[in-house]
Amino acid sequence: MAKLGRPRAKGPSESGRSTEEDILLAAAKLFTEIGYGSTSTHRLADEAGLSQATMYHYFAGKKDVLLALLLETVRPSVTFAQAVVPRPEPTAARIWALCAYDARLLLSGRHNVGALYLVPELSDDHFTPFHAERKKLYIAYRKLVGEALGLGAREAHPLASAAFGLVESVILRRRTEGRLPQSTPPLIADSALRILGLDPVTHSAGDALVEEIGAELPVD
Amino acid sequence: MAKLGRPRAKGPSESGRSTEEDILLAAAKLFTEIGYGSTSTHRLADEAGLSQATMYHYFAGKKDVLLALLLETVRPSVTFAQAVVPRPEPTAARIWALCAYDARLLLSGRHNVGALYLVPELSDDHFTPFHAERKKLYIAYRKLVGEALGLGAREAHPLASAAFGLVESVILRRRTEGRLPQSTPPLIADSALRILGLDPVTHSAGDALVEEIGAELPVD
DNA sequence: ATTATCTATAGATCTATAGATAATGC
DNA sequence: ATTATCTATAGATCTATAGATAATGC
Repeated sequence: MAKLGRPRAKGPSESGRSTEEDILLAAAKLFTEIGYGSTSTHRLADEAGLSQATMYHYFAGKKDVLLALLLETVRPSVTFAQAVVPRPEPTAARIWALCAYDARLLLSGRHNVGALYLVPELSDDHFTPFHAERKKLYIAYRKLVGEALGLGAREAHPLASAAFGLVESVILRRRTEGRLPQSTPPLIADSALRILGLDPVTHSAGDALVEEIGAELPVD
Repeated sequence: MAKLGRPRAKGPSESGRSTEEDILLAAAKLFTEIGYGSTSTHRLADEAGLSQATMYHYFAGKKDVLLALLLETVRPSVTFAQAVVPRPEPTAARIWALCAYDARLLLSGRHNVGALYLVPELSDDHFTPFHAERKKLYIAYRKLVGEALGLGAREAHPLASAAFGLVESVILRRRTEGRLPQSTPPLIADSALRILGLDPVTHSAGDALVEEIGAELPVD
């Protein structure tokens, strides 16, 4: 299974990942650590183990790398959210599971990729596919909150938005506090229910639901 | 009261602000709209109505501009926080006031300057003065939460941190949702009390406290 | 022949400094 | 004389493309 094409000058990728994945991983590191705008294509390619020009074989530019990274980052949340909405469990349990899952996801991984949601360059039209995905996620929150409180989408909005914000606040906290304890996701999920005025869900029941839905999801 | 020094090529600042303030306002706009790393010193000076070189008369570089902007942004919160901690009102009311004040501040102003807290470049040692200020703010939250729950700093931490995160989540929300309604700060303050398991405070009482402390603060 | 990579580079910035200049102040 | 600004520019990037090259596949 030797590789096609001219070999890399710096030696082959030892990671076993594809070149595209090498680039995305390098982007996750550099965009979060030194900033999107401050990362040059040269530095990015270098981190991925390639020459600068090679990057253009895979992506039309830095913007495309960021878009691909964002879509990859948000996809698991959207998949989980769309799986949890139609489940038969009590609404509070489903909200708990969604919040805990999302918080855990945002706290996982070597790099704080959620922080890229704040990159100002995302206002560019180029990133509408990402915003569309993220909106699907938010809509799931709003649906569940509306269901729990017996409200329509419009009325549910302020509280759904507060709960969604609470979950995503782990992005800010990870940035300033560094590694957060493993107890954070369930605490965030508990807090979300409190904000909504819902009765608590036991952690064992909530975790069981997270695991059950997680197990059903396609791995990729 | 004519001005000292060579006149600006693009005509005098009509804002009545000092040149330093013109630069900081331009920085608030550009750093939040096109990104810190993507803003060149040329573009920054241009937005402020100056030639690029003139900026170096006031700041040693872009980093210093960002630091000054961050310090200016966080100062009112710290001042309010340190004023609210020793007040005689019930702890829940003081927590409510602090949360509502901070949320309102983060939602005020033309530019979402709170978003700059996420700029990756802040890891640089150059920004320790800012982190020190922000820590004072966090310590006030922790103090009040500890007081309310009868806990020491260590035990209070997870919930204090969650409440602090909830307040700052308006930064993310302003970024994705745009202008948030005026009802957001009191709703955030109510939610913070719920997370902490404290009894609610009436908005009129909470607002009165915010106003009272606000009135005592130095204007600057 | 196809592919993934490379090297080289043109042209466009971008930063930071040197030194000139157009005001006011004394 | 002092000040705030300017113009000009050296040297360092940085982006995107052109074209060469070192593999495998047929």
